[in-house]
Amino acid sequence: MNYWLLKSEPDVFSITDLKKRPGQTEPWDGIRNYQARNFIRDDMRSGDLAFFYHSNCDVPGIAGILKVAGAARPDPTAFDQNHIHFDPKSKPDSPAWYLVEVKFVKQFKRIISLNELRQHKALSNMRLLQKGNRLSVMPVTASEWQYILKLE
DNA sequence: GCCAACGTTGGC
DNA sequence: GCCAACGTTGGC
Repeated sequence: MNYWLLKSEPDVFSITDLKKRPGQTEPWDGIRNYQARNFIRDDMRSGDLAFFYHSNCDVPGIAGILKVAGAARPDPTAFDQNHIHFDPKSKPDSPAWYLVEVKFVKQFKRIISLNELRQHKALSNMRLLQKGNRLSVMPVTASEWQYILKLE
């Protein structure tokens, strides 16, 4: 079992949006970064858990938990000329970009803010908190995961 | 809206 | 292969 952190801008897609989706599942599409792609394609397994992180908003932070609900598959939005995430580099016979289906697990009663996470020395090595970090898909260690769960 | 950090692109 | 220019991310 691996743990992850997935970022999304809540104005675009929030944990509340995921909760309201039919079946509470959604394809996590639009990832266009190779490091993030490699995590999704090569390391994510169905059943893995991830923090749902709200970025680029009033209070950035962890909003809840989701579950990886299937194996990685090519991101179809990359093939669609009319889609905002269209990328001519990606072809159906040699896809550049991948996605996984995600399923809602829980919404935290409050946002565990980025600012709060920074207060905890136990989390100082967390990838999210490193300077210049911009990855939208990143691993979380088991100890970081357990520690953050207790903060809710 | 600003801007630091970082990834990508493309000329050479 | 180098690197300047450019675009994007995302906190503030």
